[in-house]
Amino acid sequence: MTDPTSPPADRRTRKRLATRQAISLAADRLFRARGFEHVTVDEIAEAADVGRMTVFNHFARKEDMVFDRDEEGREILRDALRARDPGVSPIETLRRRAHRLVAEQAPFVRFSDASRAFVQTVEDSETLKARARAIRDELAQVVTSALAESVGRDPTDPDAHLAAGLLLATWTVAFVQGHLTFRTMRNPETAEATFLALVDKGAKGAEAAMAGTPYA
Amino acid sequence: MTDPTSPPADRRTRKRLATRQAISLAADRLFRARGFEHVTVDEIAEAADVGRMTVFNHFARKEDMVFDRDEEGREILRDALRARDPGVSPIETLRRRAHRLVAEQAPFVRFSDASRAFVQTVEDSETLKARARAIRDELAQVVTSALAESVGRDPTDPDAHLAAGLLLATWTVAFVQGHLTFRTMRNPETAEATFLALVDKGAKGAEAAMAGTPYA
DNA sequence: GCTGAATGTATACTGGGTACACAAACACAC
DNA sequence: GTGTGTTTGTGTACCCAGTATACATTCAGC
Repeated sequence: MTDPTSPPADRRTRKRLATRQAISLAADRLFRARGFEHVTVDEIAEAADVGRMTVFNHFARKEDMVFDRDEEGREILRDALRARDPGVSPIETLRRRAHRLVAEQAPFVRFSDASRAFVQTVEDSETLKARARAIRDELAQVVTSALAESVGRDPTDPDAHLAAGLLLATWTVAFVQGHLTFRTMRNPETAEATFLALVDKGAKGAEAAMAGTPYA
Repeated sequence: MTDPTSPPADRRTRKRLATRQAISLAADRLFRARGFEHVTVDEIAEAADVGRMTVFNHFARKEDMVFDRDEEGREILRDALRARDPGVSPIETLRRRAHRLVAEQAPFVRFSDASRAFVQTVEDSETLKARARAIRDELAQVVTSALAESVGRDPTDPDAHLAAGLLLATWTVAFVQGHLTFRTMRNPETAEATFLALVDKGAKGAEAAMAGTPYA
């Protein structure tokens, strides 16, 4: 049995992933040390000991070296709604998943010094903030489709768009406020409490907004 | 009495505004004809008969030639909450203002062929969409501060952030869906109805989310 | 080994944005 | 009028992300 997380037997693929990781590690180290905006792609290539074009081979944009796990977030949201209990509303389903993610210490809702540094890196760069906003919009689109599908409506349903917009707004604010709380309190539990309290409030609002629709 | 909208007496200022408008007009014409991404700043400078640096003198970024009225939007939001009737909740106050803006045919919520073309230009450009998202975040910040101030809370109040996030999400979705409706129906009244219906739903949700706080 | 596809790389280019230095136009004083 | 300091316009030179392209290398599969 091969561990699915171990390098694949294929040598070409192994080398490819090694190169990618070398670039990612070099970039991370440089970004942390000097900040995203003050590192050039040439320097990353130099530090990773590859050619400049190789960097763009693995990461289409410089920002992708920071946000290289956004697909996981999309998958979490899709997965949460895929096999939903029909007795529980889609909005409530997502609220419970948020609680479960916190309980499971999932990477995206873990409040630690590492995540604090990550958030700080993003906060310090206009380019990274722009990318974060774009990812947020992509997530909203995913939630819109998943919501509509889970109740058998068309993915262009305006109510699905509104519900997804309200939920994404909620999670974004909860995420940011959770990290602000962690920064001042230095206490993961307090940060989680802030995060979940806001998620619950937002879910309550979304349920009320969607009253009379299948989403609530 | 000098009309405040007429050119100021100061010749220097008059010339400055004339140059700015020449650039803005030239840019608008080129963007509409070929799309934002397929026009270079050099071409705009050429068309406006000014130097390249002069363009950047008036518009810090290329996108600013498209979004040159974002300050008005901020002012509308600040103004709506500034002298609020204490008997009406801040969220309800903003909901009513949205209705009033539609009734007054305010530029930001008017559904016409011109606005349709504008929305299309933005939709076709990743750069412009990124700027639109950034402006949305700036508006959320304005609403956060205005909300907190209108109820005498600190501008860092997490509830204010959540309320503002919910409202901005609502208006964004309503704006987009309103324009989608206009594109298919070619009827401003139907588009306005879509817009206002979503604004009302979102407001209802925001009130529910903020139950027990001064914002609702 | 042969062959074709991935992968890595150098070179050259496009275009937005910045730094800086300088010239012209102008308001305001005298 | 004549200076004088400031605003505005402008050219030059630069930085850096991102693209196109052509070429070399490495590997998998036959």
